Amino acid sequence: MQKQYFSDLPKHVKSFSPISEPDRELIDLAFNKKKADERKSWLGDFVPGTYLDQSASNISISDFINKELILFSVADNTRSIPSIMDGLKPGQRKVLFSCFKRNLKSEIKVAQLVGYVSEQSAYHHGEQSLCATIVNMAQDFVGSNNINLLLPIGSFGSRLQGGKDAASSRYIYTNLNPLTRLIFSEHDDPILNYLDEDNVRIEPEYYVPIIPMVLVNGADGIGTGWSTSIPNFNPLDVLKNIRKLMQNEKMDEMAPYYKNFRGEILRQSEGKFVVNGIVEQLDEYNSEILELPVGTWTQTYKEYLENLLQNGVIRDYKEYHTEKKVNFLVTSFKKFPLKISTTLTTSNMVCFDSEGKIKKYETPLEIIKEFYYTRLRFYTTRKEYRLKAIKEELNKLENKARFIREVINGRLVINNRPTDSIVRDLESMKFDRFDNFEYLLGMKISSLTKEKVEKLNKECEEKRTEYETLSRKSAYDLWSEDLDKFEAAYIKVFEEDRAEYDAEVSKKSKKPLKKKFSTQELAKYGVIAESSSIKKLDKKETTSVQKKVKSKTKANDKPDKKSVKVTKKKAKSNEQPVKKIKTEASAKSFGAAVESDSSEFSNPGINTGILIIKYLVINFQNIMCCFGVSEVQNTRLIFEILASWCVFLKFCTQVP
DNA sequence: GTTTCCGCTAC
DNA sequence: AGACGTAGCGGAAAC
Repeated sequence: MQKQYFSDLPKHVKSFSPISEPDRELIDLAFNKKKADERKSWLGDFVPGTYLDQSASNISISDFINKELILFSVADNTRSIPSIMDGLKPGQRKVLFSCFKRNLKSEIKVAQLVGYVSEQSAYHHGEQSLCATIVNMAQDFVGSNNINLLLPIGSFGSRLQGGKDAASSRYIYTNLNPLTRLIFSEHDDPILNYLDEDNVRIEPEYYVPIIPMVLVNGADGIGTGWSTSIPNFNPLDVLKNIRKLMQNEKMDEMAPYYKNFRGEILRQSEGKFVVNGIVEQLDEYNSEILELPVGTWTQTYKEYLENLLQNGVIRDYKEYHTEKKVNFLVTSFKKFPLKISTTLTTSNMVCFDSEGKIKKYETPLEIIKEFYYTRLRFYTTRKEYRLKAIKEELNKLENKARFIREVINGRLVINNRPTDSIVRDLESMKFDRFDNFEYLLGMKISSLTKEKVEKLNKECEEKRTEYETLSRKSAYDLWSEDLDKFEAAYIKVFEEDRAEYDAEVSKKSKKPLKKKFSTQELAKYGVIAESSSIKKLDKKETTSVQKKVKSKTKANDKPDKKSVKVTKKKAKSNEQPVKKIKTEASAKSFGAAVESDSSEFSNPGINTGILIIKYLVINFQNIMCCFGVSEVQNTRLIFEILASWCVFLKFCTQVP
């Protein structure tokens, strides 16, 4: 399809109408970094089903922005922001759907799962993204998931580097977490609203887990106009509040919670929490760091300590941590307050609600409430669906039982009679037809034995009981059963996991003897003679020391293993900016990108195209700089560059 | 007070 | 194959 599209490129190359004054404001609305809130309302007014007329050869800027660019922005949000019902983004949902569809029971290589997912769930994007999504869903180190829906079998990354240390998808395996099906119940599978892609049933609009998973594992996402940031909460807290709602009681306030985190999370103010690590002061000079705040990775903290060391703020530090355990020993010249706390906020919790509308939630309790009512309705639907299904099964069984009775007592004769005649008898005896009576006539002859007859009667009885039992249960009863079952399993897994962590943490590491400095040593380091000058390195000095360190590192050109993280520094405004276009990298990535694209747009290449346009607009000044133009006055030029993108595509398709 | 960085799905 | 660079938003850290 794409080949065909590009072979007829002249037909698809459009030119922009001359730019008008209102257009300038629209361009600003679309691209200005400071106008996220304006973009929120711009997107809010979007009418689904709006498309750019593809037959027109001339496109006005306003049509382009309001009918084409907005489609990209909407898609950007849907893929980046989760649903309040299952806490999943479409990519993650496709992964889960595919695992369920495959009835994943034994471990599978991540790279292989990626292939399966893109095939089964119409995933139209790059494999790298999907790999990262799967790895993310399976991570279980402190600060990642509270309940990882997939299992990490192999190196899925650790808190050393915040998961960036994961191995390649070729080397690692995954499987469904046994808890996953307890949360995403099989009984709900038939009542979900499945989406359709080219007449193939793919993942549902959203799953309906038994607790709001968006709070359990949190979420982070960046879209257009909107972004979201939801911290993790304790599944047991969430569960308890769901029960409270069922009892019509007031819910308890909740603070964020991270599995196996040993520090503390305290409410500082409305929607703001302080996250503290653990430092133990061993003696005047030595302190031991036993835990870092959530999201502060061990490697990052090491670099922070290294900086302090280089700047002469601390004397030494030693590391005894493992993948799971944080453990630094810091030796300072004096009591030095180590930075060991961060904050978490609940001020930007954005989700799509059950109606598919993007919405900001102020508190976790508001999220639970909204989840609750929709989920409750799904339990009612589940009950109705299940009753109907049991009734059908029972009906079939009863037909079979009656059929056998009639054969045995001779009122229905089968032996040596033509089928048509038997079928007429069956009709007059009012048997249900289902599959043209094959379910009756196709029964084994052994069904007529005493044992089988008794067994069939028993099955009928069981079905009747099942029907009766279920019809007496309320939606609340069904939900409670699910919650109880999950809670028991979760606590068991949780305790095992915690025991493993405790064992790891309490394992004695070979610590050096606590070191006390002799007077001579202190004098040697200048602590005694000039203690005041050391303990208060003022800002100026710190900076100069830092500079020194940096230049030294550069001069050596041989950074040792404990090298200081050299922060990227853009040229300052007073210096002549060194503007550079990474032409090769960009062209390469763009060239590759036009090959694939998602089908949610009217034309192939739109997703990529919009990204390129954004890139061009944002970096416009840079590009012109290469041609010796220092500043561009005419915004229209931007869109002429866009036109050259089309020429570029044409060029690509002409390469033999 | 301003700039940079982080997190994440996509290219 | 791996390393790198881009968009987009909000908030914290760094300058």
